Amino acid sequence: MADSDTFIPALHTPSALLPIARHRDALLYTIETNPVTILIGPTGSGKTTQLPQYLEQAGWCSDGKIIAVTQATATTIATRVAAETGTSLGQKVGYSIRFEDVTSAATKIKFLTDGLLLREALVDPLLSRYSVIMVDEAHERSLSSDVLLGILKKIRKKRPKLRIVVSSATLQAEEFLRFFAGDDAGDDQATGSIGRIVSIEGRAFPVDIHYLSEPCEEYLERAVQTVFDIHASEPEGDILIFLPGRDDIETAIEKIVDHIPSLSAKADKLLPLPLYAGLMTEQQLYVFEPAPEATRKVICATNIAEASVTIAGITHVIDPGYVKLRVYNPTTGIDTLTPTPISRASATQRAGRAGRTKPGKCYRLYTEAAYTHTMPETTVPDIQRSDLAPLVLQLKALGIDNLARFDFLSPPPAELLVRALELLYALGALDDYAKLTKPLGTRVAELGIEPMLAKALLSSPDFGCVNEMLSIAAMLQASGQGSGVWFSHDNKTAEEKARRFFAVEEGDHLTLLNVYQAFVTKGKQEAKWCQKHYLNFKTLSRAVRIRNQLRRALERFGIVVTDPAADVGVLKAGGLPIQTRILRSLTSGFFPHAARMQADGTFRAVGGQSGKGSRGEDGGGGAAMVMHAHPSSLMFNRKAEWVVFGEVVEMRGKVYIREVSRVERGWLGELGGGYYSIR
DNA sequence: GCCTGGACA
Repeated sequence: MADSDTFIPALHTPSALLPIARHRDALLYTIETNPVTILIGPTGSGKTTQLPQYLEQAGWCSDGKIIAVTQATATTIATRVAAETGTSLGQKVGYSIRFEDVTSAATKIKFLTDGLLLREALVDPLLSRYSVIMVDEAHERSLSSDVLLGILKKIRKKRPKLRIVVSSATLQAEEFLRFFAGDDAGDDQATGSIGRIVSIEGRAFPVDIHYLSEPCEEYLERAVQTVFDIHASEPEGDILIFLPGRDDIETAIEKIVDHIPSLSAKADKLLPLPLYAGLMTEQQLYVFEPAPEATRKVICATNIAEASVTIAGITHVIDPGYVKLRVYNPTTGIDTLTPTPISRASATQRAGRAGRTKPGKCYRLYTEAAYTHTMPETTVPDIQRSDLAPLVLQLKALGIDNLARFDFLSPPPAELLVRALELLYALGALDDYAKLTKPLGTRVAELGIEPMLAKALLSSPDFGCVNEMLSIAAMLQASGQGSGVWFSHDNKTAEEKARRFFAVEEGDHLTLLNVYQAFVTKGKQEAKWCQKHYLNFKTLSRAVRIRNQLRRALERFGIVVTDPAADVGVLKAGGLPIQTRILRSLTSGFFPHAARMQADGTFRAVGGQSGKGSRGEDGGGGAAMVMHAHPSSLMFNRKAEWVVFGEVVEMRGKVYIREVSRVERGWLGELGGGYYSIR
């Protein structure tokens, strides 16, 4: 990802001058003679853009096979490589991402996301179209790239001619090689014959690292002070501060603004700017614009600036040493989002951001002793701290039934796998032998949305609300990852008013449906209308596309999707109101996420049995966790009794539920498939 | 009284 340089075409170097050019022949020889090549190539080495071209020139596509490169920014890289080869995009060089397949019969080099390549393995288990598969930035250890490596290791045994290239940071290269080599009973001798590690130099400038001599308690205060110290004594060049989240960013900016009047009138100006995923696009673009004359930019960013987004002109990095990490607790089923000390690998990556255009400096707001002795070498990979239900589904769909024997790069804790299996069993997606049920389990896997939501959607024909559930599912899938349905705004009252405009008494799901229907009807699919209502145009457009994809999937399953029913609120002849039918359909998927409101307005989870004997209605006798409706939920300071919810997140010691809707107590027993003993 | 970051026929 670091190679993408998305917003700074001026930095592109003629390809012949890139460091990798020197290694061309050696690299091709290594790949020719080794099934697996681990490529250590830092930012700016040209590995992602050049290596696929070398391979193509060397004849790796001559027998009709093609080269795959998995990359998070497939679009950008493909565009650049197509330009370099002087061909138009989708011809020799193409890309494939979720909603766009820009490839053709002529395509020889295909950039795609690792998730998509995994999807292809469902249809073509040996990925036989490809002669070389390059897994780029594998050290980032995303769920899907970890699974992909496991699958590739299996495939390699059946396809000796396949070549695998794994690009990695220095720290993890040995681990990747050991993984591919360590076959039967950890045979270290095999390492040499399976693969090689090749290292190419980057194009980065040196970065001076400064540590604190004493640990500091107020990193925010200290970061702001450091900004002004730099500004007073260092030559021109922009500053990048890594902060854990949005509120820290906003506070930091306020503090900087407060201090600005203390600068002398003759001094250069300071321009603090925020950068995080939830910002509106236009606001995000400010950080890429050159600062005005005699002004120094101070970019206060989340981890988005560590690898995903590159900003030109940064010469000073301030690193307080924290990141917000999502960790799933398999015992409680709760995700926690906590500021956590970063790893040394992460610290190195952050420092490197100061040396992209000229020599730079990095100020670490921790001691060298902390760096050496207390910070972990690498971050715990996703696979060891996530809800694994989606992963289990995917592996089962690929025919890997014995998860205990699957070759994981880093095996997940058993509790995580057990929890995932229990949930999928409760939903009816797995049978007593932990095999995918037919048709439900295979369909849940194929939909590729989170399992509870998939179950709710697949149940919707029984309740006569397929159309509505399609829209709700699309809205839920489209939001998240920083891009919410609504924008948060400085003007809180206006924001609240905008939310209330679409509010539906029954809860967040019907409210989302309401927003979706308003967006697509009355010809309102436009940015202006969204702006007026504080809605995120990008998220809603995405929802429309996701809905189409889901609808096509349902049609493949033979589920009839009729034309959208009339407005919400219309009674179906002789049946229940549409709202009730939707809520019942939701309950049939989200029953494991049920809660009851207490007199004080907080919620308690309703304990399910999940194979361990039935529990009562209020959490099985134990002290149930106190949960709060998330402030973004409609149920925040509203009355309800029984509810289902989408997710639970713990932040700052408080547990929040999001996407909350009212249900009836009896439905949990009726639709919960025996999960609850309540009637 | 609020969500780190990616992504899926």
